[in-house]
Amino acid sequence: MTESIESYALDEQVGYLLRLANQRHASIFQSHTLEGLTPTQFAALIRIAELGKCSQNRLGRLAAMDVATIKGVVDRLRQKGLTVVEPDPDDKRRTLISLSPEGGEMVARMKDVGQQITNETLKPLTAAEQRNLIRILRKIS
Amino acid sequence: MTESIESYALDEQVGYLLRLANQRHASIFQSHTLEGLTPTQFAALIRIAELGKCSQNRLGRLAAMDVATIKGVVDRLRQKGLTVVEPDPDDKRRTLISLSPEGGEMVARMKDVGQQITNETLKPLTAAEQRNLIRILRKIS
DNA sequence: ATTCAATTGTTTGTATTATAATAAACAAAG
DNA sequence: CTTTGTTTATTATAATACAAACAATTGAAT
Repeated sequence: MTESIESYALDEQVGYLLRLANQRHASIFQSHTLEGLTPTQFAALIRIAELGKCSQNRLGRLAAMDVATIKGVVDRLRQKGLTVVEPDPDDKRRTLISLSPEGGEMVARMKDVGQQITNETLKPLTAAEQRNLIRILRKIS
Repeated sequence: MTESIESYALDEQVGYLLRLANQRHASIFQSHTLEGLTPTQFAALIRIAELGKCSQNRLGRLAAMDVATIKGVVDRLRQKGLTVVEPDPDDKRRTLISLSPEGGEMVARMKDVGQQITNETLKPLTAAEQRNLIRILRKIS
Protein backbone atom coordinates (compact mmCIF):
# COMPACT_ATOMS: atom_id res chain seq x y z
CA MET A 1 0.00 0.00 0.00
CA THR A 2 2.64 2.44 1.05
CA GLU A 3 4.75 2.55 -2.08
CA SER A 4 1.82 3.74 -4.16
CA ILE A 5 1.46 6.70 -1.80
CA GLU A 6 5.05 7.87 -1.59
CA SER A 7 4.79 9.38 -5.04
CA TYR A 8 2.08 11.83 -4.01
CA ALA A 9 3.46 14.36 -1.55
CA LEU A 10 0.50 16.11 0.01
CA ASP A 11 2.79 18.65 1.67
CA GLU A 12 3.89 19.96 -1.71
CA GLN A 13 0.49 20.22 -3.40
CA VAL A 14 -0.56 23.76 -4.12
CA GLY A 15 -4.11 23.17 -2.85
CA TYR A 16 -2.96 21.91 0.52
CA LEU A 17 -0.46 24.74 0.89
CA LEU A 18 -3.07 27.32 -0.04
CA ARG A 19 -5.31 25.96 2.72
CA LEU A 20 -2.46 26.22 5.25
CA ALA A 21 -1.57 29.74 4.15
CA ASN A 22 -5.20 30.75 4.45
CA GLN A 23 -5.39 29.24 7.92
CA ARG A 24 -2.40 31.20 9.08
CA HIS A 25 -3.71 34.42 7.60
CA ALA A 26 -7.15 33.90 9.15
CA SER A 27 -5.56 33.34 12.53
CA ILE A 28 -3.50 36.54 12.25
CA PHE A 29 -6.58 38.40 11.05
CA GLN A 30 -8.62 37.21 13.98
CA SER A 31 -6.01 38.37 16.48
CA HIS A 32 -6.14 41.92 15.09
CA THR A 33 -9.71 42.46 14.03
CA LEU A 34 -12.36 44.63 15.64
CA GLU A 35 -15.88 43.51 16.50
CA GLY A 36 -15.23 39.99 15.29
CA LEU A 37 -15.10 41.04 11.63
CA THR A 38 -14.03 38.16 9.38
CA PRO A 39 -11.71 38.56 6.37
CA THR A 40 -14.68 38.06 4.07
CA GLN A 41 -16.80 40.65 5.87
CA PHE A 42 -13.87 43.04 5.81
CA ALA A 43 -13.43 42.60 2.06
CA ALA A 44 -17.12 43.29 1.48
CA LEU A 45 -16.94 46.40 3.65
CA ILE A 46 -13.98 47.77 1.71
CA ARG A 47 -15.76 47.15 -1.58
CA ILE A 48 -18.89 48.95 -0.42
CA ALA A 49 -16.70 51.88 0.59
CA GLU A 50 -15.09 51.89 -2.87
CA LEU A 51 -18.33 51.48 -4.81
CA GLY A 52 -20.73 53.56 -2.78
CA LYS A 53 -24.34 52.45 -2.88
CA CYS A 54 -24.83 49.43 -5.14
CA SER A 55 -26.93 46.33 -5.57
CA GLN A 56 -26.24 43.23 -3.50
CA ASN A 57 -25.48 41.13 -6.56
CA ARG A 58 -23.04 43.64 -8.02
CA LEU A 59 -21.30 43.89 -4.70
CA GLY A 60 -21.00 40.13 -4.55
CA ARG A 61 -19.48 39.94 -8.02
CA LEU A 62 -16.93 42.65 -7.29
CA ALA A 63 -15.99 41.14 -3.94
CA ALA A 64 -15.70 37.65 -5.48
CA MET A 65 -18.52 36.15 -3.47
CA ASP A 66 -21.36 33.86 -4.43
CA VAL A 67 -24.86 35.35 -4.36
CA ALA A 68 -25.76 33.31 -1.30
CA THR A 69 -22.49 34.20 0.41
CA ILE A 70 -22.83 37.93 -0.14
CA LYS A 71 -26.36 37.83 1.23
CA GLY A 72 -25.16 36.21 4.45
CA VAL A 73 -22.23 38.61 4.70
CA VAL A 74 -24.43 41.66 4.17
CA ASP A 75 -26.96 40.36 6.71
CA ARG A 76 -24.27 40.02 9.35
CA LEU A 77 -22.79 43.43 8.56
CA ARG A 78 -26.26 44.92 8.91
CA GLN A 79 -26.74 43.17 12.27
CA LYS A 80 -23.51 44.81 13.40
CA GLY A 81 -24.91 48.16 12.25
CA LEU A 82 -22.20 48.66 9.61
CA THR A 83 -24.35 48.62 6.48
CA VAL A 84 -27.71 49.98 5.35
CA VAL A 85 -30.02 47.89 3.18
CA GLU A 86 -32.86 49.44 1.16
CA PRO A 87 -34.99 48.48 -1.83
CA ASP A 88 -34.12 50.02 -5.21
CA PRO A 89 -37.04 52.27 -6.26
CA ASP A 90 -36.16 51.79 -9.94
CA ASP A 91 -35.89 48.00 -9.93
CA LYS A 92 -38.02 46.02 -7.54
CA ARG A 93 -35.72 43.00 -7.75
CA ARG A 94 -32.76 44.86 -6.36
CA THR A 95 -31.59 45.53 -2.84
CA LEU A 96 -29.23 48.47 -2.47
CA ILE A 97 -26.37 48.22 0.00
CA SER A 98 -24.44 51.12 1.47
CA LEU A 99 -22.23 51.93 4.46
CA SER A 100 -23.78 53.29 7.64
CA PRO A 101 -21.87 56.11 9.36
CA GLU A 102 -20.53 53.48 11.79
CA GLY A 103 -19.49 51.38 8.80
CA GLY A 104 -17.58 54.32 7.38
CA GLU A 105 -15.72 54.82 10.65
CA MET A 106 -14.98 51.12 10.83
CA VAL A 107 -13.47 51.16 7.35
CA ALA A 108 -11.27 54.10 8.27
CA ARG A 109 -10.03 52.34 11.40
CA MET A 110 -9.60 48.97 9.70
CA LYS A 111 -7.39 50.28 6.93
CA ASP A 112 -4.36 50.54 9.21
CA VAL A 113 -5.15 47.25 10.86
CA GLY A 114 -5.49 45.63 7.45
CA GLN A 115 -2.00 46.80 6.53
CA GLN A 116 -0.64 45.38 9.80
CA ILE A 117 -2.31 42.06 9.11
CA THR A 118 -0.81 41.91 5.64
CA ASN A 119 2.63 42.79 6.97
CA GLU A 120 2.51 40.15 9.68
CA THR A 121 1.31 37.51 7.23
CA LEU A 122 4.19 38.30 4.87
CA LYS A 123 6.77 38.64 7.61
CA PRO A 124 8.55 35.30 7.01
CA LEU A 125 9.35 36.42 3.45
CA THR A 126 12.01 38.70 1.98
CA ALA A 127 10.81 41.85 0.23
CA ALA A 128 11.41 40.23 -3.15
CA GLU A 129 9.48 37.13 -2.14
CA GLN A 130 6.60 39.27 -0.93
CA ARG A 131 6.32 41.04 -4.28
CA ASN A 132 6.68 37.72 -6.06
CA LEU A 133 3.93 36.07 -4.06
CA ILE A 134 1.46 38.86 -4.74
CA ARG A 135 2.30 38.85 -8.44
CA ILE A 136 1.99 35.07 -8.76
CA LEU A 137 -1.23 34.90 -6.74
CA ARG A 138 -2.76 37.49 -9.04
CA LYS A 139 -1.87 35.29 -11.99
CA ILE A 140 -3.66 32.23 -10.66
CA SER A 141 -6.71 33.98 -9.21
CA MET B 1 -14.99 59.46 1.87
CA THR B 2 -13.33 58.05 -1.20
CA GLU B 3 -9.85 59.49 -0.79
CA SER B 4 -9.35 57.71 2.51
CA ILE B 5 -9.99 54.42 0.76
CA GLU B 6 -7.77 54.76 -2.29
CA SER B 7 -4.70 54.01 -0.22
CA TYR B 8 -5.88 50.51 0.68
CA ALA B 9 -5.93 48.32 -2.41
CA LEU B 10 -7.95 45.25 -1.53
CA ASP B 11 -6.95 43.59 -4.80
CA GLU B 12 -3.31 43.52 -3.71
CA GLN B 13 -3.74 42.25 -0.15
CA VAL B 14 -2.35 38.79 0.39
CA GLY B 15 -5.40 37.64 2.34
CA TYR B 16 -7.81 38.57 -0.41
CA LEU B 17 -5.62 36.98 -3.07
CA LEU B 18 -5.27 33.80 -1.04
CA ARG B 19 -9.05 33.56 -0.87
CA LEU B 20 -9.34 33.99 -4.64
CA ALA B 21 -6.62 31.42 -5.31
CA ASN B 22 -8.36 28.99 -2.99
CA GLN B 23 -11.66 29.58 -4.76
CA ARG B 24 -10.15 28.82 -8.13
CA HIS B 25 -8.43 25.70 -6.84
CA ALA B 26 -11.61 24.47 -5.15
CA SER B 27 -13.51 24.95 -8.38
CA ILE B 28 -10.93 22.98 -10.38
CA PHE B 29 -10.89 20.31 -7.69
CA GLN B 30 -14.64 19.95 -7.77
CA SER B 31 -14.66 19.50 -11.55
CA HIS B 32 -12.25 16.54 -11.29
CA THR B 33 -13.13 14.82 -8.07
CA LEU B 34 -14.85 11.49 -7.54
CA GLU B 35 -17.81 10.90 -5.25
CA GLY B 36 -17.98 14.56 -4.30
CA LEU B 37 -14.77 14.39 -2.26
CA THR B 38 -13.68 17.85 -1.06
CA PRO B 39 -10.04 19.01 -0.92
CA THR B 40 -10.14 18.71 2.86
CA GLN B 41 -11.55 15.19 2.79
CA PHE B 42 -8.98 14.25 0.17
CA ALA B 43 -6.14 15.56 2.32
CA ALA B 44 -7.40 13.55 5.30
CA LEU B 45 -7.66 10.42 3.17
CA ILE B 46 -4.09 10.78 1.94
CA ARG B 47 -2.84 11.26 5.49
CA ILE B 48 -4.63 8.14 6.71
CA ALA B 49 -3.02 6.22 3.86
CA GLU B 50 0.39 7.54 4.88
CA LEU B 51 -0.05 6.96 8.61
CA GLY B 52 -1.99 3.75 8.69
CA LYS B 53 -4.29 3.26 11.65
CA CYS B 54 -4.07 6.22 14.05
CA SER B 55 -6.13 8.23 16.50
CA GLN B 56 -8.54 10.87 15.27
CA ASN B 57 -6.70 13.63 17.10
CA ARG B 58 -3.31 12.69 15.71
CA LEU B 59 -4.76 12.52 12.23
CA GLY B 60 -6.22 15.99 12.67
CA ARG B 61 -2.92 17.44 13.81
CA LEU B 62 -1.02 15.92 10.89
CA ALA B 63 -3.63 17.02 8.37
CA ALA B 64 -3.74 20.55 9.82
CA MET B 65 -7.34 20.31 10.97
CA ASP B 66 -8.99 21.35 14.18
CA VAL B 67 -10.30 18.56 16.44
CA ALA B 68 -13.88 19.41 15.56
CA THR B 69 -13.10 19.71 11.87
CA ILE B 70 -11.37 16.34 11.65
CA LYS B 71 -14.31 14.72 13.41
CA GLY B 72 -16.73 16.04 10.78
CA VAL B 73 -14.38 15.05 7.97
CA VAL B 74 -13.92 11.51 9.32
CA ASP B 75 -17.67 11.15 9.84
CA ARG B 76 -18.35 12.03 6.23
CA LEU B 77 -15.60 9.74 4.95
CA ARG B 78 -17.11 6.92 7.01
CA GLN B 79 -20.56 7.64 5.58
CA LYS B 80 -19.03 7.27 2.12
CA GLY B 81 -17.57 3.94 3.23
CA LEU B 82 -13.97 5.08 2.81
CA THR B 83 -12.80 4.86 6.41
CA VAL B 84 -13.21 2.51 9.37
CA VAL B 85 -13.68 3.87 12.86
CA GLU B 86 -13.10 1.77 15.97
CA PRO B 87 -12.43 2.37 19.67
CA ASP B 88 -8.86 2.01 20.92
CA PRO B 89 -8.80 -0.96 23.33
CA ASP B 90 -5.82 0.51 25.22
CA ASP B 91 -7.18 4.05 25.68
CA LYS B 92 -10.87 4.60 26.08
CA ARG B 93 -10.57 8.25 25.05
CA ARG B 94 -9.26 7.40 21.62
CA THR B 95 -10.97 6.54 18.37
CA LEU B 96 -8.81 4.77 15.81
CA ILE B 97 -9.21 5.66 12.15
CA SER B 98 -8.11 3.56 9.19
CA LEU B 99 -8.83 3.15 5.48
CA SER B 100 -11.47 0.70 4.34
CA PRO B 101 -10.59 -1.37 1.26
CA GLU B 102 -12.76 1.04 -0.76
CA GLY B 103 -10.83 3.92 0.78
CA GLY B 104 -7.56 2.34 -0.31
CA GLU B 105 -8.80 2.01 -3.87
CA MET B 106 -10.04 5.58 -3.81
CA VAL B 107 -6.63 6.85 -2.72
CA ALA B 108 -4.96 4.93 -5.53
CA ARG B 109 -7.34 6.37 -8.11
CA MET B 110 -7.22 9.91 -6.67
CA LYS B 111 -3.45 10.17 -6.82
CA ASP B 112 -3.45 10.73 -10.57
CA VAL B 113 -6.43 13.02 -10.37
CA GLY B 114 -4.71 15.01 -7.63
CA GLN B 115 -1.73 15.57 -9.88
CA GLN B 116 -4.00 16.73 -12.69
CA ILE B 117 -5.73 19.15 -10.35
CA THR B 118 -2.40 20.58 -9.23
CA ASN B 119 -1.23 20.92 -12.82
CA GLU B 120 -4.37 22.68 -13.92
CA THR B 121 -4.24 25.04 -10.95
CA LEU B 122 -0.64 25.97 -11.74
CA LYS B 123 -1.19 26.16 -15.50
CA PRO B 124 -1.15 29.99 -15.78
CA LEU B 125 2.39 30.02 -14.34
CA THR B 126 5.81 29.35 -15.83
CA ALA B 127 7.74 26.40 -14.44
CA ALA B 128 9.92 28.77 -12.41
CA GLU B 129 6.89 30.55 -11.02
CA GLN B 130 5.33 27.23 -10.07
CA ARG B 131 8.39 26.20 -8.06
CA ASN B 132 8.57 29.65 -6.55
CA LEU B 133 4.95 29.63 -5.44
CA ILE B 134 5.28 26.26 -3.72
CA ARG B 135 8.48 27.35 -1.99
CA ILE B 136 7.03 30.65 -0.81
CA LEU B 137 3.76 29.11 0.35
CA ARG B 138 5.69 26.61 2.45
CA LYS B 139 7.47 29.52 4.09
CA ILE B 140 4.30 31.27 5.18
CA SER B 141 2.31 28.19 6.19
C1' DA C 1 -47.88 47.95 -28.43
C1' DT C 2 -48.04 43.00 -26.72
C1' DT C 3 -46.64 38.74 -25.56
C1' DC C 4 -43.33 35.44 -24.36
C1' DA C 5 -38.75 33.76 -23.71
C1' DA C 6 -34.44 34.79 -21.72
C1' DT C 7 -31.89 37.21 -18.34
C1' DT C 8 -30.97 39.19 -13.89
C1' DG C 9 -31.55 39.59 -8.82
C1' DT C 10 -32.64 37.66 -4.53
C1' DT C 11 -33.84 34.19 -1.27
C1' DT C 12 -34.04 29.56 0.88
C1' DG C 13 -32.36 24.93 1.91
C1' DT C 14 -28.51 22.07 2.47
C1' DA C 15 -23.56 20.80 3.05
C1' DT C 16 -18.93 21.65 4.59
C1' DT C 17 -15.54 23.64 7.47
C1' DA C 18 -14.20 26.30 11.65
C1' DT C 19 -14.42 28.19 16.60
C1' DA C 20 -15.67 27.74 21.49
C1' DA C 21 -17.20 25.28 25.32
C1' DT C 22 -17.94 20.87 27.67
C1' DA C 23 -17.22 16.14 29.16
C1' DA C 24 -14.69 11.89 29.68
C1' DA C 25 -10.43 9.26 30.26
C1' DC C 26 -5.80 9.13 31.52
C1' DA C 27 -1.29 10.35 33.91
C1' DA C 28 1.47 12.15 37.41
C1' DA C 29 2.27 14.03 41.97
C1' DG C 30 1.22 14.54 46.54
C1' DC D 1 -6.12 7.10 46.97
C1' DT D 2 -7.18 11.62 45.66
C1' DT D 3 -6.26 15.78 43.48
C1' DT D 4 -4.46 18.27 39.58
C1' DG D 5 -3.46 18.84 34.95
C1' DT D 6 -3.42 17.06 30.15
C1' DT D 7 -5.20 14.70 26.23
C1' DT D 8 -9.11 13.15 23.41
C1' DA D 9 -13.53 13.48 21.64
C1' DT D 10 -18.12 15.57 21.19
C1' DT D 11 -21.71 19.17 20.84
C1' DA D 12 -23.44 23.72 19.76
C1' DT D 13 -22.94 27.67 17.04
C1' DA D 14 -21.23 30.47 13.13
C1' DA D 15 -19.48 31.42 8.47
C1' DT D 16 -19.06 30.32 3.72
C1' DA D 17 -20.57 27.92 -0.57
C1' DC D 18 -23.48 25.41 -4.05
C1' DA D 19 -28.05 24.39 -6.07
C1' DA D 20 -32.65 25.22 -6.86
C1' DA D 21 -36.65 28.08 -6.76
C1' DC D 22 -38.96 32.29 -7.41
C1' DA D 23 -39.79 37.18 -8.80
C1' DA D 24 -38.93 41.20 -11.60
C1' DT D 25 -37.08 43.06 -15.75
C1' DT D 26 -35.52 43.19 -20.49
C1' DG D 27 -35.66 42.38 -25.26
C1' DA D 28 -37.14 40.43 -29.51
C1' DA D 29 -40.62 39.09 -32.73
C1' DT D 30 -44.78 39.79 -34.27
